[in-house]
Amino acid sequence: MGTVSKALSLLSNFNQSRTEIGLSEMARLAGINKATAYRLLSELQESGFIEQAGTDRSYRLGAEVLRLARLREAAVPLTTASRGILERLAGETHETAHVSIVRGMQLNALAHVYSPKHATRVMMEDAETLSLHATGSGLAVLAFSPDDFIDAVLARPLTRHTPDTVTDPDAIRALLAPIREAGIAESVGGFEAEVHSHAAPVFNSDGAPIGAIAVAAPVSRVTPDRIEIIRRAVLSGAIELTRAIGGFVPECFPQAAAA
Amino acid sequence: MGTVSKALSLLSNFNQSRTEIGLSEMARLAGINKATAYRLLSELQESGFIEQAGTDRSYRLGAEVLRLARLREAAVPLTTASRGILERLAGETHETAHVSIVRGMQLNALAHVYSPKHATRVMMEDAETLSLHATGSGLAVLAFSPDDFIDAVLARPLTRHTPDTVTDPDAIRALLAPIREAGIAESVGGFEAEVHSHAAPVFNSDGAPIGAIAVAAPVSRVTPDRIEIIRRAVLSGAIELTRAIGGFVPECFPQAAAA
DNA sequence: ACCAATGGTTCACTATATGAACCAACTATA
DNA sequence: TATAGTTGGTTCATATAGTGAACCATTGGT
Repeated sequence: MGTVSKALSLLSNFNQSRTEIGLSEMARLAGINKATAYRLLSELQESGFIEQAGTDRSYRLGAEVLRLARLREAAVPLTTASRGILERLAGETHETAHVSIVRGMQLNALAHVYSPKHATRVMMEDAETLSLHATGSGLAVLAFSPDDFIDAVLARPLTRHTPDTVTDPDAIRALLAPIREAGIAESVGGFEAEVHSHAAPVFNSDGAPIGAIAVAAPVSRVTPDRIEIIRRAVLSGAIELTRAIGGFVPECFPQAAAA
Repeated sequence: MGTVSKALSLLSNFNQSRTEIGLSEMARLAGINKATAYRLLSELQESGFIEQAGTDRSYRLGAEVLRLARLREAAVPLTTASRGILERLAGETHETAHVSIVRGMQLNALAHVYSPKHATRVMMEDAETLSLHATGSGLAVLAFSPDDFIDAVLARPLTRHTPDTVTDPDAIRALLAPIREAGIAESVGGFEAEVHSHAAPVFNSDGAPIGAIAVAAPVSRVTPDRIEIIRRAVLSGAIELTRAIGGFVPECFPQAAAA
């Protein structure tokens, strides 16, 4: 493994519940020698990607990632474009709307908007990692991905997040054809119990899916009349977001709303 | 130079007007061999920090920086905390309010809010690089920095951004004592002509300045009565932002507004 | 048609990275 | 209070990865 990849993989150890990590713990998490971890962390620190904090000198992400995020957004205004569309979806459906982005063989939650209508809502977490096989968003992405990507994803161990999570590769493959037909993926309790989500893929300028936009609701609120509202909102949201970022909706995608 | 630092320095070549860079151009900008650039870029790409775009296969920042920015924000909610305070400042002063963060020996613009009150306003750019010696924000940071940091900054070539930019190290040092007294730095046309800015430092939990909050206005609008409003707003904004991020205002800082 | 640029690749040679062992300081436990 | 175990951090003989001149196919400009 290249040195650069090794250093950057250290950054993957941070998450919402682990925003600060000490040197020894980082070495353990990364499976490398403490001296090696120290040197890699020092270079990341010199470059502004991490900094040391607190009296115990633990490490956390540095401000440089904020700057690069802004420059990334200047190139591909995904977060900016998502904000308005998610607000519209949350408004129309009265449920949680969110966007996630493919990263390797998983999804990363990018943005979410809650509806203020209900006291209970499906909660999202910034930068949360979602499964491709176990979420509506993931299935939406897989349905429009090349076969070799689908094969690679399904060849890996598939986590059973809930008793309802489908983990049989053939059963997952069978789910994909109807999703291609409808443009919409549904997942009921696949990632979190009692959560029913609808998702549609977002495409890049090559017509490849780069993520998905979704509405997630408690199962009890997803009645037949509401489903139709959610599907229409998600489908138009996906097309709108694809176009907002200069993406291209492939011809195989069923377009329920034209621009 | 370490390999990791070299790779990460490639990311510094992206800016608001250069969001996509080809392989050969990146090698030239970085002063390294094209084969080396290719290998480093490949590792950055595998890690999600950059991606290739368009028919010419040029590189741009990848989505991973968005995810890390969110995790950084979870650890140090600087952008989130800044938003409300900047809106208040822009509302009270009817001018552009902004926050910037120290990165090495320069400042990076983090967030800004425009006032809708005037047809003309001081424009800011996301992730813009500002000078420590030539901006109100920079001087605010320097005034409360350790002597060795001040010496290191002033030992480097100081860019004359406008005819009004002060570039004599001794003259700049002389500016710092009154700033320490008042807690506020002013800069008139030091970085951009016709722009008058007031800034105050933002501190971390060790009481060290990590950036500054500022109000920038066209010189013609900064009348004596408005100056007082701006100074008070900037000072209270700096203290509020310091506290919002768990920072500590050092005792040497003149506190115009207590929490 | 020719030239210059691009993105991308190869491999003998060179530079950097590694990690076992060590240190001082701190914390937990008996 | 003494001991053991943990922390962040460091060293340097050894091992591994990185380098870049030269090359390739393709594309674009003249």
